[in-house]
Amino acid sequence: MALLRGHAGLRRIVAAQLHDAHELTVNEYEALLLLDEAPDSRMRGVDLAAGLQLTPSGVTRLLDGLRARGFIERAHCPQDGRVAYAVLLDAGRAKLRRAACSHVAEIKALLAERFSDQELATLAALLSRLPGAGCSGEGTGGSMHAACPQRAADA
Amino acid sequence: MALLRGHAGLRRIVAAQLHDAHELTVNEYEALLLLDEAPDSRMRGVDLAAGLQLTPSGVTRLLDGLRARGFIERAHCPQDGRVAYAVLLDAGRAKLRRAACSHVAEIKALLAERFSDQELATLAALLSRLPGAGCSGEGTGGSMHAACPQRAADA
DNA sequence: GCTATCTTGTTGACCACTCAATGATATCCC
DNA sequence: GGGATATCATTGAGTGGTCAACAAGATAGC
Repeated sequence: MALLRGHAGLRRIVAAQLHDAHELTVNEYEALLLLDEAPDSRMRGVDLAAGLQLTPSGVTRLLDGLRARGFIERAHCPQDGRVAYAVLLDAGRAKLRRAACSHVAEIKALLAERFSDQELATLAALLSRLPGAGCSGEGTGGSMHAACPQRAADA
Repeated sequence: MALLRGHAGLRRIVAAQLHDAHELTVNEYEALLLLDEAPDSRMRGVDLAAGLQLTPSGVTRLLDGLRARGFIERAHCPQDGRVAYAVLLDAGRAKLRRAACSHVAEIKALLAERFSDQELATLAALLSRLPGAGCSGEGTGGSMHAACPQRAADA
């Protein structure tokens, strides 16, 4: 029951740290992460929306911001005129590398001061059963978000 | 790690249900809940802010909305001209009763379909260690948010 | 080939919240 | 008493997201 409230505080702290230190939203950070893991460092907006649990319009605005700051660029798909790829640029990758370092450290510190390793494992196992908990760790490889190699709906 | 993402989905679902069925925000719901549990059904804005993990301005706006709909009223504190109590009205209490029913059922259903009772207990025990996880269940009584009997800082 | 339907992305209006600044009142200390 | 400081609430501006409506392209049925 106190799940909602408890987590809100954690998210707030992490968001504040990420924002102050790197001028990034949590969703912006995770978007960069998803793009970095995706083949060709590019994803369709709709897949990004699924991965981030965001509405399409939310993705549009998020990508607007990332593009304005030079972290990504937009690319049209030659086979499908509707899709607009988001492509991770070098600047974006560099930003991600820098942010990931302190971001991961911050979270680890926050959790380590409250839980033992075993408790953390238990927690992770349980929480991964929640809806939309695609394991977005730091080095997975992106196994489940249909990362659009070249027009996935072509067959 | 996937903690953040996993929880976001849950919160979204609950928020949507609460909004569609009762025209209430999660924070509005919890504000009514806190007021209902508080002595005299009234709280100071600052205590509400602490309980809801919200900024003072957020509380002001939230209370504006609740007052406009007749769920609460504002009352001045005779001993301290700065504080503006939020007082739960009958309409607000009725709203809370109605919403609590389906809200609690919804959450229970969501969790029950994914976790066993024991897992839930484990989860709750762990998560209650997170910052700001004051156990805001359904019948606690409000033990820790300094519910302002009559001007708490008077002594 | 043409129309109907589905997908993808964008836009406008809005919402809940934040931060920074402000006003008003209380408290402390001399 | 009177000034410095702290506390409580509100306001204005800005942000990150939603929903509803829409435009444009892809697909399917016939």
